[in-house]
Amino acid sequence: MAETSPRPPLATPAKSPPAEAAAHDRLYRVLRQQILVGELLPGQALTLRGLGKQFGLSMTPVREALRRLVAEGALTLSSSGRVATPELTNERIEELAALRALIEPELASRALPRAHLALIDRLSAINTVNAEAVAKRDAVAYIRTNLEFHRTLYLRAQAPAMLAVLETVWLQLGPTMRALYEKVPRNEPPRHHRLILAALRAGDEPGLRLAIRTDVTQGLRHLTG
Amino acid sequence: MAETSPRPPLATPAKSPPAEAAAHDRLYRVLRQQILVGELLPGQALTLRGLGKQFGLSMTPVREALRRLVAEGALTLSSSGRVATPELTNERIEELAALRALIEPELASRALPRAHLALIDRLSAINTVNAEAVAKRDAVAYIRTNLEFHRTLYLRAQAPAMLAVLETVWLQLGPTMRALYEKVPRNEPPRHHRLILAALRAGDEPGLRLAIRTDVTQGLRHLTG
DNA sequence: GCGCGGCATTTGTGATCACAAACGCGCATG
DNA sequence: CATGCGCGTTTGTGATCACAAATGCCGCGC
Repeated sequence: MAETSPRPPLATPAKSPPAEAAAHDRLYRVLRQQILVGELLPGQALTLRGLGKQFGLSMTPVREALRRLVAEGALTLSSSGRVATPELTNERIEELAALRALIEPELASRALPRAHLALIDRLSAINTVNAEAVAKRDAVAYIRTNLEFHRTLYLRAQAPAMLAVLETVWLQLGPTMRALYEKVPRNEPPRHHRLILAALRAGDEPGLRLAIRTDVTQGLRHLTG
Repeated sequence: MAETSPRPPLATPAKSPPAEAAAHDRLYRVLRQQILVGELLPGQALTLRGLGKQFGLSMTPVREALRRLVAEGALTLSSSGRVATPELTNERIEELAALRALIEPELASRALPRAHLALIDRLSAINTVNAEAVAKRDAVAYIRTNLEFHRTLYLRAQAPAMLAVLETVWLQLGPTMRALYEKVPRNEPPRHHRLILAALRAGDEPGLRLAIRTDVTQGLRHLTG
């Protein structure tokens, strides 16, 4: 089923001109994105041979990609070595939400001095697409544009290490966010994003911190209830 | 050459009764601890075959251990796939210090209600050992006991996810902390630890947050200067 | 004496195999 | 009809090999 080609004995077959990353790295990126935006539900199992067949790879690079995702908390490892998307307890969700509430206002604050109009316009555009996803009840598109909104802002903070840590938190929440949406579809576009944009325009740092914190904690409120 | 024994055709030979983790996991733990407490200086290179020979393993488990550490930021990956301990820029150090300053007061605050006398005594004892490390100019022992002091407190917060994120920050700073100590040996035992203990005893939450934050930021002040 | 080109070596990547443990499904039994 | 037990299958782990790229070192030429 996975054999799209007769599998010649070459080691790295599909090597065209363009810059091509290592196979394990490509697989890592694909899976990471899927988990991040909630394409996988919590508890979904992933097997080495299964993914290997699916992507035309042997077990070695698959194992590396999975190990990396496990290390980042994007996947969990059962005692027998099986990997699956995490099924978070309410306590863990609260912790991860608290981490978001700690880190994201700081990143927003650092981005504020560099947030000129072009950036705010981009954020506004992303927000529009996000509203469309809400209208279409498209969970994945909703999560993706929501994260894109935040990440676009935080990129301006010029703080790659903080952003990297934050993204591992997002990764851990990915499948759970999707499951949340399945249960309680958003009926309204993110109301707090408008507050964020207003605070950015006004250069209001305390207001921005508050708006971010509210947006983050309120989004995950339904879960712990 | 790595054959310390005639290598019988068994896959997992040394399997005695005791609970034994996978080989790649054991190697991961050893390296992680070494990096965490500063046994490795920044820029130190690690090779698959080198570590494999050193620990009597093939490349496969070594690769997994290294990949995991890279994913946690404990090691960096050069463009050609070489792994080495990170050489942090001042900006990155500042970011990681800021993350510590955000997360650690929160963990301390959550631990405060559960910090009874036995815990404070344990912390005090660790602090004593830490002072000895300072007297002996033992960089590794200093870093190890310092982290143990903080971790012992934070374990009481019952927040494993937050602690895990914090430890990845510590990991990234490990080699740099060691290098810092080489340049500027601590001439005094950690003065802020006494403030932390006092705030714990008094149940003074704002004072505890401040003491933790000060301890964290001041320890890394020498670097960014 | 200095720089540079080429080759031997080192090193990471991926495929494949052998093995043991875990899993699960079906059958036999009470 | 319910409940274990057992075996075939699936799955992770680690070793080994083939290969290509990067490294670095030595010697040749200027």
